Amino acid sequence: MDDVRNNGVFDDSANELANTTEINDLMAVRRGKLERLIQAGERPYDGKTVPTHLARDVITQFEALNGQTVTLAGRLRALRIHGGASFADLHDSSGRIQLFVRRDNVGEAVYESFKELDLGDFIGVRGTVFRTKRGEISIEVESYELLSKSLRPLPEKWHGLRDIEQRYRRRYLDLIVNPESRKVFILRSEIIAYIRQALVGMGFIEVETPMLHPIPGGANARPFETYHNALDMPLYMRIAPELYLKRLLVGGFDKVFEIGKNFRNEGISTRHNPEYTSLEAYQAYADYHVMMELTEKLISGAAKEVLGTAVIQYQGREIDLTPPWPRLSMLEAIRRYTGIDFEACAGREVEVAREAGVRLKPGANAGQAILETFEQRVEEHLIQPVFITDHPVEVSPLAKRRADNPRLTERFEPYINGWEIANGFSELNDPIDQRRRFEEQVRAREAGDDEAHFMDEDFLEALEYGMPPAGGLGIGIDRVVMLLTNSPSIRDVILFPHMRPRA
RNA sequence: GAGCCCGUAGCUCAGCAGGUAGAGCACCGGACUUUUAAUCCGGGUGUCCUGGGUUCGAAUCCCAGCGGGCUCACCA
Repeated sequence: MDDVRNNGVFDDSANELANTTEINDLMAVRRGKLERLIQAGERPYDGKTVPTHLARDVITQFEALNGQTVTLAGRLRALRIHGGASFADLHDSSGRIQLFVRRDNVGEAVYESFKELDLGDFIGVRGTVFRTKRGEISIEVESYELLSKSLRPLPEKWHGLRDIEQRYRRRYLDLIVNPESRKVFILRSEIIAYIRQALVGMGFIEVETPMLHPIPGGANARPFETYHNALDMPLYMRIAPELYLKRLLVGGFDKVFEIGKNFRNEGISTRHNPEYTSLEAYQAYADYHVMMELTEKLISGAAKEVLGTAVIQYQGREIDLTPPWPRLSMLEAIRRYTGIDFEACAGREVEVAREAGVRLKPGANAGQAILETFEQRVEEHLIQPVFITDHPVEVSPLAKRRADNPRLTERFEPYINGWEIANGFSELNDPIDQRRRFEEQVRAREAGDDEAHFMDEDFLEALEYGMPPAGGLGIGIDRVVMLLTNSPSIRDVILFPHMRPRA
């Protein structure tokens, strides 16, 4: 395989690219260098250097390494060529280190070839750690090896890659030249790692449930449809893992969680991507109060873990994530921000909402009127963390009813910066009531609500075997990452956000 | 899906009262043996997003399309 690859594919691929890609002068120069290297017997993609140190090691352990021989590998990002002694910047995953190459040390031939390198080439270098006259810790190169020839010029080092479209489409370039973008994804990784470790530390087990669902469930959303050929049946990309995780409660796992993608066939915006990452966690013998505590603990804990503080800055706004977060019922929140008292006008909710100018779908019920009023009039005010609780039962088909008011549920949604960050409730474990709720959803669907839930007999059957009382929680991980990384768009925290294909 | 804005060199951006397309970095040639956005001398490398239209003449004005951003709608 390797032999086949090395015996002439360079020519083929060069021809291919020449035929299929527009080659500008800058690329032609690099291709010319590549050709000359190959003619000279070099193998520009076969370097074998294995680094002994990272750039950061050399800086942080300078006292110990001074005068020692080290081997590093990375991408060449700057070249300052002088007469007989040149400098270069080598970047690896840990950072930058300066190289110093002197003709008298490496010899005429090596020196000349070094000067022929292009910015973007991957090289391995062996040399001695020292400090320059100007005080910069550097590597005095004894030998170097080309590891991978770069055929395209990188974006400019000083301004980076500003074009938002290019940053998303060619994320690798964004990561190379924009350190702040790189930082966002490192933080994202740390946030998710923290959440995972925290849950495991609390005795949760991590599980994986299907992404392909015969019946999409667990949320109000339009699914992506697909098809399984061998089974000859339609399948849906999951809109939520909820119903499978609850089957695991039935199965005797008391604390489970899943971190993974959900897919929703809906609009794209600065806060919505068709596929996004959620955490869902379920705990038996717990209720929504317990899950609220878990929520504020995980989010504030993540902030403290990765930022060192629970007080964050988001787009010029200070947000204090320190628990406990206030609890505020949805009806009370509406009363506070709009003056509308739905409890005082029970039975006339739809009418009252419409009179207040709230946009409602035709055929909306009381619960939808209340929810719409909240979303259209209250949400935007909820900047500091707050748990909105006690949602109407009509819009919470999987949540347990309040014992003291069966029209409301033991549900919560934390809001931060006006965004719904999570959603949780005491899980409905009464199979009779669950069946009624599904039937209600089916009626809504038949009446034209294409986001209403489907009847899920398989899930009901599981509930009929008995599901322990449990609290459930879903957190929109991307939005948490946006908040903690001060990112204005969800696309800034997703490595490859969805884009239309290039024309 | 609607409204507003954007699309010029590899990158970052000027140019838009219509008159031969510019700068910085990058790149190419030369000088330079401790520079660091190295410096100095010389060189502009382009499908001005695409397609029509107006005009003697369009990067510039008009129309349509494509792609992107923001706001709104739906949603998390």
